[in-house]
Formats: sequence, C-alpha cells, structure tokens
Amino acid sequence: MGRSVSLKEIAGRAGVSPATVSRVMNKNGRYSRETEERVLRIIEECGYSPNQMARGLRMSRNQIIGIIVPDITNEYFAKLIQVVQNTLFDFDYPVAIYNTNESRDTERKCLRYVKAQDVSGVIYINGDSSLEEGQLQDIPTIYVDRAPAEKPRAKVRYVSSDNRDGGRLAAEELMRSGCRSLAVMTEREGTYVMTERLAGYACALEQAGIAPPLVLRPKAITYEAAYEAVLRVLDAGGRFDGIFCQTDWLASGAIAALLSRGVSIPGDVRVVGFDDISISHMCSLPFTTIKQDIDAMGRYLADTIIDMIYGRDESSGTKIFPVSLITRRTT
Amino acid sequence: MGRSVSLKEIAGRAGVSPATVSRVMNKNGRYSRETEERVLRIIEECGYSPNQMARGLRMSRNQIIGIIVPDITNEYFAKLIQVVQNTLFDFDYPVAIYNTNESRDTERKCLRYVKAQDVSGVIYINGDSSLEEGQLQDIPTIYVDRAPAEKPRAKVRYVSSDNRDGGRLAAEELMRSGCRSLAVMTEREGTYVMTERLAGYACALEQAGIAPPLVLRPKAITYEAAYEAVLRVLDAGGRFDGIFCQTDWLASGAIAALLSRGVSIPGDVRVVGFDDISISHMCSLPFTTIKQDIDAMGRYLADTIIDMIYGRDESSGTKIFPVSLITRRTT
DNA sequence: TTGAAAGCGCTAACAG
DNA sequence: CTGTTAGCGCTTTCAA
Repeated sequence: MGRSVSLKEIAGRAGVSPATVSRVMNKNGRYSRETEERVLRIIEECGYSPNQMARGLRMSRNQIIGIIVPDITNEYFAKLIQVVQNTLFDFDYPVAIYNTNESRDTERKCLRYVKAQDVSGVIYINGDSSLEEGQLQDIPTIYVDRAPAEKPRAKVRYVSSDNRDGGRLAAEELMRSGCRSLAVMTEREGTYVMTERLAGYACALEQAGIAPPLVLRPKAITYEAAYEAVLRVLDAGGRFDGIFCQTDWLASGAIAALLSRGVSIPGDVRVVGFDDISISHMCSLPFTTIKQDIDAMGRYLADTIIDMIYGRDESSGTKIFPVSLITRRTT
Repeated sequence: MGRSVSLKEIAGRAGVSPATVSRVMNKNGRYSRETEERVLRIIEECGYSPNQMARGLRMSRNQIIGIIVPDITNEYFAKLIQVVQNTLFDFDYPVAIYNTNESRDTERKCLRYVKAQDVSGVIYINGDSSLEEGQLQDIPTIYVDRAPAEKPRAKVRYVSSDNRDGGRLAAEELMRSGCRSLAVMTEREGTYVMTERLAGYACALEQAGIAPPLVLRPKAITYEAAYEAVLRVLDAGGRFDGIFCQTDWLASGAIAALLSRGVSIPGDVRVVGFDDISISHMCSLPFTTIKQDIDAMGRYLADTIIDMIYGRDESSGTKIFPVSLITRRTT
C-alpha cells in the first residue's frame, strides 16, 4: 500500500517486460490480445497510474495544458476557463491555471512556470504582447483576445470575440435609443480588446455623423473605479446622454454613480455594457449588454489546442466569434 | 536558441560539473563564492530554468500545489483561490486548479490527476469525504470546509470558517429584526458547511424558544433554483417572516422570488445570506449577510501548506476562522 | 509479438 | 569545495 506502484512492478506481476506494459498503456498495438488483457487486469487491480513526471521527462512534454489568465475572479474568465477545462478533461488533459493578477511581473513569472512545466499547450488569455519573447518557443499556443503578430511563429493561433462588432452594436443601440452625445468607458489602456471595441464604436458614430465619444478612463477595471470615473467627469461638467462601458463591471459601477447623482436611466442617460455576466441581469437595474459566446469559444479553444498538440490542424490564423446584443432596461 | 538549455550545458559553459550547478541552484551552500557568481551569471545569460519534470522525477515530488475546488465560477472560491495563489507564488510554488463541477466522477478524476502529477501539496475544498480512500497517500493536504475525520492520516489539516457561529449570527439578526416564524434555505444536502450552518441557526432559535425553521431545499446552489424553491413553498401555502439563505446566490434568488410575489422586504420578510460576495451589495436590494474572512483564510492555507511540505508544523487539527455579520437593507 | 538497454534532466550520496 | 556516479519511472529504438 505504501508508495505508488510503478510500471516495472506491473510488469513483474504480469510476467512481461516493462516495455510491453508501456505498449499496452499507450495502445500502440504491438502485443497479443491475451497479454493486453492480463496487463490491463493487473493495472486495474493495482490502481496503477503512470508517473507523469517520468513520462513527461522521457517524452519531453507534460500532459497538461497551461492557462494564463489575468484574473480568475472575473466571472467572464472563470466561465471561459470552466468550459475549456471541462472539455479538456474528456481528452484526459488536466489544466494548470496561472493567474497574472493583471501584473506584468507576475505574468512573466507565469510564463517561466509554464515553460518549466513543459506543458503540452498554452491558452494565453489577454496576454501582454510585449512579453514572451520566444519564451514559449514552439509550444502550441492559442492567444485569446490579443492582436495577432504580423509574423507569428509556428503553432500559434488567435481567438477572440468580434469586439469591433460589439462596439458597433453598442453604438447602434445607443443611437437607436435616441442618444446624440456619446461617451465610452474603456478597458485597460492599449489592450487589443479595448482598442477594437473602441474602434467599432467610434466608427459607427462617425458613420452616423455623430461627434466622437467622450472617453472615460477608469483607474482599474472595477466597479469602484468606474463609479469614481463617472463622478469625476460629471463634476468636471462633462455631459453625455449615452455611454458604452467596455465591461459589465464598469457598467454597473457607472450606473450606480449616475443614479447617485440623480441622473435617470434610461431617461437622461442610456448605458450598454459588455460580457453579459451575472451582474448584468442581477444588479439594481438590469442593463443592456453585448454577449460573448463563452461556450462556443471555450469548446473551440479546447478542441483546437488538442488538435495542435497532435499535429493535426497546422493552419494558423485567427478565429473570431460573433457577439450579440442583449437588450435590457438601460436603453 | 532552439530547444531549452539543460543544466549540463550550463555546467559545460561554466567549466564546472552538473552537480555544482545543481548545488548553486538549490543554494545548499557547498561551493565557493566565485563559482556561485560565475554559475549564476551563465544561468542568467542563457535564461536557464530547470526542467521541473526531471527535478520532480528525481525528488519524487513536483514543485506544484494542487487545488481541488467544486466550482471556480463561484466568486467565493475564485477569491479564495486567488489569495492562495498569490501567496504561494511568493514561495515559487505554482498552482494547478482542478475543478470538480460538483460532480463526484469528476472529483475522482481530479484526485487521480493530482496524484499522477505528484503535487507537493493539496488544498482540497469542499471535498466529498466518502471519496479519496487513501488516494492522496501521505501528500500534505489541507481540507477546507470538510468534517474532520475521526482518525486522520498524517500530514492532514482542516480549515474552515466558523459556520456554526455564522448560523447563530443569522438567527440572532433575524430575531432582532422581529422575526418569529423562520425559514432556512440550505446548501447542498449533507455538506459539512450546510450541516454546521443549520445547526448554529436551529440551536439559536431553540434557545430563544422559537419553533424550528421551515427548511427549503433548492435543487441546485443557484439563483434560479433558489427562486424556484421560494415560489414552490409560497404556492404551497408555506409562510415565514425571516429566511436565512446559506449562500449569497441563494439569497439573491430568494429575494427576487419574494419581490416577484409582492412580498415586501424587510417589511414582510427579512433575509440574510452567507459569503459577502459582490452580489450581496450590488443586487437590486443589498442584503445582510455573513462575511467569511477570505484573505486570512487564503493566506493561512498557503502558509500552512508550505510549512507542511517542509516538515515544519507537524501538528494536525482544525483551524476555524471567525465570521462576521454585515448588516444591509434586508433586516 | 516481445525483451534488453539506453537515456530524458536532474539530485544526492560518496569520494576526493 | 568539487567531481563522479547512479538512478528516479518511463518510452523507444534495436534485436530477437
């Protein structure tokens, strides 16, 4: 009972060589029917499971997928990860999650860990493009919500929602509700996501002949920061009749701030969020938002990383998932 | 640039033996000042990081902590994990997260993975006591929110909030608000957490000479299930003037259901939740709840698992964290 | 169809 | 203070 059994022990009990046990485990076919049965039975009896470190060392690849994510506390990321993980479990790939806490230093550390663990693949969410100078070498990697490099290395793919279209949908919904003087509250500065959503938004306004939006830049991507950003603008005399908040948390902070100043929603100001997480329909005022298709995206990420690991799907390039407008009580 | 450099290569470049490089890396002291400097410089230059699989194989322990958790989508767990992870990062221990999705089969699979990875330690949240028959062998393990075994194996500790006291606080707050006919909506059946919170609640009622609570058992621990459970009771003619919901999600669903039936809160019915996650102050009606000290608990978990790994702190036993009442607009 | 043997990259005696 | 050596548990040629 003491320590765990090794492949060698299984071999001993089954009266075959370690090599044979290995072959059976990996189903590579070069063994007889009866040998297979005997070995499998013993494996079962002993509750044997192969040592992943030995296996990984030998194959120079650990059967584990690394996920790098800015903040698991964010429901959007948590849900995405959950879908990915569930799907990956069916392929017998566990998932190691590395949380960067939106800090560049931590992100760098995460990259080192991922590499040191020799993960089979990486799903890299919202990463900083300036980082990772070849750290990941040729490990299959899918970047989520990151601008594609001009000349990506091999074994790289890009996935994101159609953020630009999301910006457009938000603008159109706001204009449809009668807004003429628009604002936008941005995600983290310089982010791919932020840039795209803003571009789609600004472009739609321009096409409709409406003045460029007032840009609010909260100090963080939180309820509190959004709250404060809105008050700051209001107090400085800034005025708008419609605002697109680039995440749902920002939207809920903005709504609270507006209400606290006696602004009526959607009477005086209309609001649109982004993500469609729980708060968007469970906050004091359920708000209109842009929904990302987390399920489809998560499943795609899992399936694709597996394909990449097994060398199927050598194509690279970008996959974009459509977003949709969810109308609620703020527009 | 191709593949990553090995310890052997570093040794070659530094003109020393692999053993020496290993010693320097592990700071075990048996080398000269100048050797150390030279080796460290080369390591830096080459961006070398040791192969964890080889290291782990040799030491028969992977430098990684496994966290088994029912649902990362749950803000309470997500926050706890985040704190744990941040703290563990400082000790250079990455964290692998295994999500059981509240499913017993998946939980079993998680256990196998954890073992196969030879993790250095396990933080096992809300686990099913009937599972894990010696799977974890003597891997240092901290169980969170699980009933202590009568005769725990070595290298095991138990941590939880003072759930019983939480139940008591809820009961007292409700009674203080004038409730005389009480209800409780439970967490998953048979859970340690559920049992403790209920015990504290029921006990406080009894001591005050109030009838035992009406028990509502939602089909899942979600907003929707709670909503439905309340309607079911109401429609069946069940009545109460105060309800303790064992999680915040349940509370918000219950509140929504009550309001949908024209019940006034806190006029007709008072509500208390548990956890103090974001929705508790950002939902349509900010509600009174019992706050768990996630920060303290998370830091304790991380520090303690490290101590256990290094063989300090051989004491076993249970650590309980106090909870506190947060009063809002539902009592 | 099977076995023997080498070796993945690292650490830990044991010598020196 | 440093080098030599053996071996962790597995996979994979190469032979048989």
